[in-house]
Amino acid sequence: MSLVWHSIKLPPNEIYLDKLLRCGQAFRWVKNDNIWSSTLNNRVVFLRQIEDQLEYASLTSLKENSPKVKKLQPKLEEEIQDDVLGLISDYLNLQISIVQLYKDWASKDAHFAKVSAAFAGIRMLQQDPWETLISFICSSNNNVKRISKMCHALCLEYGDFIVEYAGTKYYTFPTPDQLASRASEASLRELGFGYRARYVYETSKMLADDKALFMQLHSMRSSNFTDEQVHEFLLQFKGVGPKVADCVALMSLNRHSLVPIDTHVLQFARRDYSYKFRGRSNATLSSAMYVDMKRFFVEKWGGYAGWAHSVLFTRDLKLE
DNA sequence: AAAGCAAGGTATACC
DNA sequence: GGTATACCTTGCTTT
Repeated sequence: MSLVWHSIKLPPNEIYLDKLLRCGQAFRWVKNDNIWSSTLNNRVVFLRQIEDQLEYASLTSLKENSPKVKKLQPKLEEEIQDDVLGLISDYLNLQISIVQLYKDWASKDAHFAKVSAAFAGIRMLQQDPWETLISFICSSNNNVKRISKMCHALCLEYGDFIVEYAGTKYYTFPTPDQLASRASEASLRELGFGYRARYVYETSKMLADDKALFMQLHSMRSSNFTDEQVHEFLLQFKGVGPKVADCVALMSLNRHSLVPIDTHVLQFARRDYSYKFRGRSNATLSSAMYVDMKRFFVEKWGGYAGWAHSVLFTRDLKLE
């Protein structure tokens, strides 16, 4: 089984995989032999960059690629590849150019102008809302390494096997039904989820038991809802507070201006922007201060403040 | 080698 | 409205 590569012309300052796929937006991308891979829906996606080319390939289960299906629909293979391009374009948000956004942020913000050059190509992914919700419930008081480990464990234990390639077995991210029926709080604790086991299980159960709620979660991408409505909607899930709600809204529900305030943002707001809340430097982050700091960055960066935040967040992570 | 500590916070109990 | 505390685990840093 060999990969069939396709190419998109896209310079590294529009997308830089080596940082983007490790900067804590998504937790299931792995790099092997210079190729990044993960699964989207029930498909394995491979990505690599060579100069100005972003290349992609994909594999899926034999079931979908069966000779019977191919025979009935000769064009299927081509159509599948079109789908893959669409899938990847959506996931990577390729309809939005970040080069112009970087210039815009740099013109408004001297600090951004000074430090962003070394962090070019950090864009916002548009991920699956359900996976993003669970992933960021796992992120509380946690680190990227363990969050990744937990997300992989969910797929391995409760997802479906897709295909094996180059010695790696790929699994889907489990659906709410799968998680609610196959997992339990106890089994999740055994997998090392700690106190987040209950949150993950209860959120799965809520969405498995209420299909309308699951549909509603996905419908939150619609511009019919305000950022505030999306934020409030997400707070109903166990283990979701203001920060996680903003992450899910920004990274999976098109809420480009939301800036999730976490320990890193708190740090660089004070260190690099002399941010002070009502003239005082409070030690802990109150809800009033949370809201105020979000407003501070939206006023500074504008409608894509959440995207700008991701650049500085990546810088603060100190990858490598 | 053992202890200490921080890691993309949230829920809960109190004032 | 606002602030203090417990909470699981892991990997890295400090003794």
